[in-house]
Amino acid sequence: MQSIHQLISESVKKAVNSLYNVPTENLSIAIQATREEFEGDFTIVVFPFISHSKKKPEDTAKELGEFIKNDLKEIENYNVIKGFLNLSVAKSYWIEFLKSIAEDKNYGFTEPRMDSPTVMVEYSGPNSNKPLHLGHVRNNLIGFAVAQIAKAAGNNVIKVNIINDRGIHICKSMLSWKKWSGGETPHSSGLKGDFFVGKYYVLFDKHYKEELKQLIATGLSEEEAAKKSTLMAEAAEMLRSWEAGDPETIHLWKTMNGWVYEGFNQTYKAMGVDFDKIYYESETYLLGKEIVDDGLIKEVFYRRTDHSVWVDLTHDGLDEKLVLRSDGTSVYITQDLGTAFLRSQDYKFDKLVYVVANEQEYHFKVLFLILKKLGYKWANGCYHLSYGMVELPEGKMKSREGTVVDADDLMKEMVDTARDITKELGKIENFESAEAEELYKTIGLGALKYFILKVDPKKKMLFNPRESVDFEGNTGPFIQYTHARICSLLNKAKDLGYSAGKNVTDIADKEKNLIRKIYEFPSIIKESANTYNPALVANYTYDLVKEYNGFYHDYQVLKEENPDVRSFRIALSKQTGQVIKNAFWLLGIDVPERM
RNA sequence: GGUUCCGUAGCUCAGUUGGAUAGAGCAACAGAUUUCUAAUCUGUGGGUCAUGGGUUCGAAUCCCGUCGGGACCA
Repeated sequence: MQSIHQLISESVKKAVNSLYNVPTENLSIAIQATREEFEGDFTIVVFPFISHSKKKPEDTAKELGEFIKNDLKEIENYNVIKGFLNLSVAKSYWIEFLKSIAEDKNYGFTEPRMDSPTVMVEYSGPNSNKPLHLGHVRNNLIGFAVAQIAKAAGNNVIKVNIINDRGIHICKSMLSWKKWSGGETPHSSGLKGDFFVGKYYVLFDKHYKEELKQLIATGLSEEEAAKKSTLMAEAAEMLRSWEAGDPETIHLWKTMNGWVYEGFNQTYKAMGVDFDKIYYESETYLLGKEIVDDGLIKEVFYRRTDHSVWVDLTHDGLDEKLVLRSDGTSVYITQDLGTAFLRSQDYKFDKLVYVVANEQEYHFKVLFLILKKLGYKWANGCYHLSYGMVELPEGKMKSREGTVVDADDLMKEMVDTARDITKELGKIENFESAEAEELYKTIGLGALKYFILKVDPKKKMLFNPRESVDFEGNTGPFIQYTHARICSLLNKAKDLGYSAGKNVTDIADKEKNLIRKIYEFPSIIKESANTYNPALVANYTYDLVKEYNGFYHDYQVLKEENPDVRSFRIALSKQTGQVIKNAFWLLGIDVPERM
């Protein structure tokens, strides 16, 4: 079925061409939704045409309206207010439209083909020395949703993670464990692996600070003390022995990272996110050094007298940037060059989206620029999806002040809240206990995910752990509830032997508005995919649900006596439920059938 | 010092490539349930879109300055 947008757009062009003799080649027509207080479905702003028509806006609008009404059988009426031409779409169009999508469970989704673009989405990017926190939660949710939406927009999608598993920070945890654990393991202590290792990282810091304090007490400056620290020297020594491939060090490193990954996997599973491939920086940093060598040959980089390697980006409005230290060790960007290159070898991607917080904007500017200078064609497809930080009421999370919100704790609290509220409402007394637990998880995580995803990723957002996330109003559970209500309705319809037909010719405004909203879904997905903004899908779903609830309140479905009207409303409800489900699937949020 | 992002109701956020009288939720208050799930619906109050200029038929949106906040680069 041809979209009404396309029909209107073509008709306007035809009108402008035949009335005012204007070529339609580069004419872009803005079709917007008519505001609630005016009659009509879509509005054309005619101001851009008055230079061609040489007439008053009102007269121009009337001429266009008359032309379009005669041209399109789908437009049954129009009205003009100032320079705005409001078009009313025939209800028969909306009824036909609903009919055309009624059996489509994948409504809104475009199936990727073999030759569709390949989009790689990198997200999460944890360090292997501490558990995931609130910042990772936003990252993971955005990354997963962006991937889902890209898939639904018809791309082949590869989800990848990058784990920062090497460097001095890892060695600190390793040294700490070696010195003070007495051989304790996650298993023996009953601690989740990532928290276990995180504990030793913190312990290192504690001992290190202690050591500094003592050194400063002997009269040294802070700087001198840091240089004299034996703990730091030991950690540095451990890093050297790791780089040299010392078997004992490697073994410890593998063991401890293994514990951390076990913990991460539990968290990812609970969160409902996953990856097609995981990259480790330990596997790419050497490749990065090779790329630096290559860049020296290509004269993209240059070597200073102290043997450090740099790139001069001053002509691009940036600074000079270090890509390899004087002692030959790699910096962050060295590894990132290696990782990017390895990915281009592994997959022929058209787009590589990095989901990384906005504090690294400069870093990615530099990275992409270097990749381009090195002559990699795929570098043009690299994009930094720079999302804003999550802030607490007292500001940024700081591990030193113990304000870090752990991902595991947060999810648990949300599920607990969901359990409390659900029990209080007392609607699921006949649930099996496993079924009930599943529901609490669905609702609690739904609340958390929606809360985070409804905000534009680019913007920083505030998270107040004390005023935990709401379950009413513009929230995940509100939307889930609407879905559950629709399911309940459809079940009852089935029991009564009613089916979803559509033999109506006239429908109420609220019904039409609801179909119109459903009609928007595919274009929302495209927009959301193009702008890497899951919030568009989230806010759309909320609008849709509000529209449905208004309809649900005002009209009876099962008790409607006219069987045609009744079956139409069942069909309308069914399709609304399907869109809610599909939209939330894009966000990685489950919808319950009962709640 | 340089680069960059942001500033919309008491709070949290929407606001499509510039379009009509700037919208939701929360919080506050007032209502709706013999009726398909009230985690719902309806209504009321609440705004110098930080601020001053500019661009034009028209600016929360684009440009410049100022103030305030964040991030990054040395």
